[in-house]
Amino acid sequence: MKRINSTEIAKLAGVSRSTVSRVINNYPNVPEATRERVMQIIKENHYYPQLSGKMLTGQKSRTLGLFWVTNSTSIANDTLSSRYFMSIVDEAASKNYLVLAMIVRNLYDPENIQFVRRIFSEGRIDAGIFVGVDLNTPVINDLLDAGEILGMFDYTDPAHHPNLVAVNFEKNSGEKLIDYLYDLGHRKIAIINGNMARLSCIHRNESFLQGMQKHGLPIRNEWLAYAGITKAGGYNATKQLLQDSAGDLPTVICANNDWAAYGVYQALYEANISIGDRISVVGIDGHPHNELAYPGLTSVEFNFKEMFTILVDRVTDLIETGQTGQNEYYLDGRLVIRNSCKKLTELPQ
Amino acid sequence: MKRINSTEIAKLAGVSRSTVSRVINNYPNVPEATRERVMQIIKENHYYPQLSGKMLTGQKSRTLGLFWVTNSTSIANDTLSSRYFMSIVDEAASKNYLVLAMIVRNLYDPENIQFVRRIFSEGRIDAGIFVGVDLNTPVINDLLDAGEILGMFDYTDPAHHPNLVAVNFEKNSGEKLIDYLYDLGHRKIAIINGNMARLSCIHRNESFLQGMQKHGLPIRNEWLAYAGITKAGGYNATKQLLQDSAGDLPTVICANNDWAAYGVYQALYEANISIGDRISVVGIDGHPHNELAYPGLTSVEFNFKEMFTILVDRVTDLIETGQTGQNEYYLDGRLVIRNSCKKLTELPQ
DNA sequence: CTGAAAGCGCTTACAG
DNA sequence: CTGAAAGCGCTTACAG
Repeated sequence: MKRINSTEIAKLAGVSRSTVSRVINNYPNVPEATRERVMQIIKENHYYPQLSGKMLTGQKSRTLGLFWVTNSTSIANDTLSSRYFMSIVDEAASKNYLVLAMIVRNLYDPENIQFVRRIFSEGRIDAGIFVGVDLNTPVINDLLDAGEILGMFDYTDPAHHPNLVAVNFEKNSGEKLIDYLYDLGHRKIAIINGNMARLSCIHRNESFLQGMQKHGLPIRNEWLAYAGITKAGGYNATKQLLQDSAGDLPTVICANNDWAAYGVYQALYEANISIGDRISVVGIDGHPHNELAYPGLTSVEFNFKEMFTILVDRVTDLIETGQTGQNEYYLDGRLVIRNSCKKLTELPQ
Repeated sequence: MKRINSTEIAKLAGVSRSTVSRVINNYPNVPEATRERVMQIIKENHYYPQLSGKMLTGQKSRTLGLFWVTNSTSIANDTLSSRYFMSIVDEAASKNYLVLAMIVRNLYDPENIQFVRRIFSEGRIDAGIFVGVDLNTPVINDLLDAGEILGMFDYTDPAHHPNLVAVNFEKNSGEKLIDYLYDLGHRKIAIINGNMARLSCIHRNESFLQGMQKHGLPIRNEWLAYAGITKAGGYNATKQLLQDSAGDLPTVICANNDWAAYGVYQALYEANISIGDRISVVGIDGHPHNELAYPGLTSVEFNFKEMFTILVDRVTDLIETGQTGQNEYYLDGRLVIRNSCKKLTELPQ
């Protein structure tokens, strides 16, 4: 496809390429009459400067790379944050940025790493937004060391690279839930952790344990499980848990995340244990399905749209000003009470 | 960010830039020893040629623009096809293409049109994939006339532009459903159409009517509604329909699409009409929720992943070879029977 | 087999 | 106010 270029526009408008460029880039030193004449020709010919030409003169691509790290084959069904894809594209658009969307299966695999580095090095993007990254992933540090600008969702950087910004979940969601459950009279509390390579999962776990300690509740080994952030993980962990503690079941199972909580639901259904009545369940995240589930899932819920909006805004700040006010944000969650937890009228033991 | 360029690589390897370029682009006329030495330097320095430089010499960007046309604010919840976003990115990646994802609210709005034209003209993308476009949208023709390569989902081009490829739904889904319902004994059939500006909706409507005619069933005005492809549309249409035909309700409501069918469900719930038992419901599309709905929704279902895979493949064919075997594909749907339709033991009237 | 040179489409000092 | 020229990072005939 041969496209019209600035030389032809210049010819048509009877000016030089310099002037065409000045008009396009809104330089002040162009008389109104000239500007209008040139603009007219530009409009008529649907002329937009080629990005490659502009970039070679040092302009930015105004493109954000969105790296979705997941080994799932169906992003729409399996990662909650993918539902907020549109928030990212919309917020970027409002700042006049485009989004190059990529899926990365394994950030430890050499080919995948090379792919990511290539995208940055080719100059396709001004910054990268990463979702689903384990803590201390080497390529992230390499990119930062190479001077790239990175926006991370649920991540912390011990080295405090100045061009990293992270938007994270509050640290104390677990404790919020334990407090609530304690008030309901629960004392026999089981905890299903998520993927402990993720910042949020570590915090949630610590916070659960802290809540237990605060209320003087013992943490029993057979009531402490490690699943993933998937439904299957929660399902398997619960089956194991029910088996291991058959003689002395907990009165509540705290899932580290809503997806795992749905797995807990499934295992309880199958074991014919009434959710809420016999074993209460809680989650964390704020999955849109929480409301539709039966019974509705009590969860500490986050405003993902807001989180991604902040992330995009701070990343574009970094691109444009080289600095951001704050490098790590921790956003508050809100305890949303539904029907998955019942009050214990008589305290066990 | 200052990146290493081919001049520096050339210097480090003791060759000219030409040779560096030959190595990178796998030219045959480079001795193995030279090739290895240069590759070594390239690897060590994580060098990848700048895209802008390459493009200026006529290379392609190897990027597909994905234009999701929707006025919804939540793509993940509201457009079924957005769930298959990952299929597009994955299939593109397998062909070594990237995906620039964009959301377009209104393809008739001058600003939006300008945006779309800019993306193409800037040379950011080699082709555009459009989802959610009304038939005869002017900008689509303009792009085709300008020589752009377009991949359309659910669209037909009367002008048969050679560089358009479309992947569509089969035309006869409506008739399939009517046949099935007729066999169950249904004679009083209501039809809720979707957005009649869309190819699939037109075909489904025609096919419903054809099925009715084939079986000699009358099409009653009060049982024929026009909704959109949203839950709200189906809901409102059903409420109206129940009101207008209170004295003589249909025994089945055919929704043009699954989203609308969920709206039908809601309206029937609210009216305390048992789905299946008193009024059967069918949809078309194959929404993942169909199985989870209560009762499960009988629907003609499509393999969206396959459809998008074909679309991406044909578009990359067009980019690379300038031709595609076929310009419009119509993919078969499969009648999936669940519990939303009951057999009528005694035929009404 | 390999380097010097031209050229892609821009922007931006520079000179006037 | 405006044009000619340099330069960004590549690739590709061209010449040797």
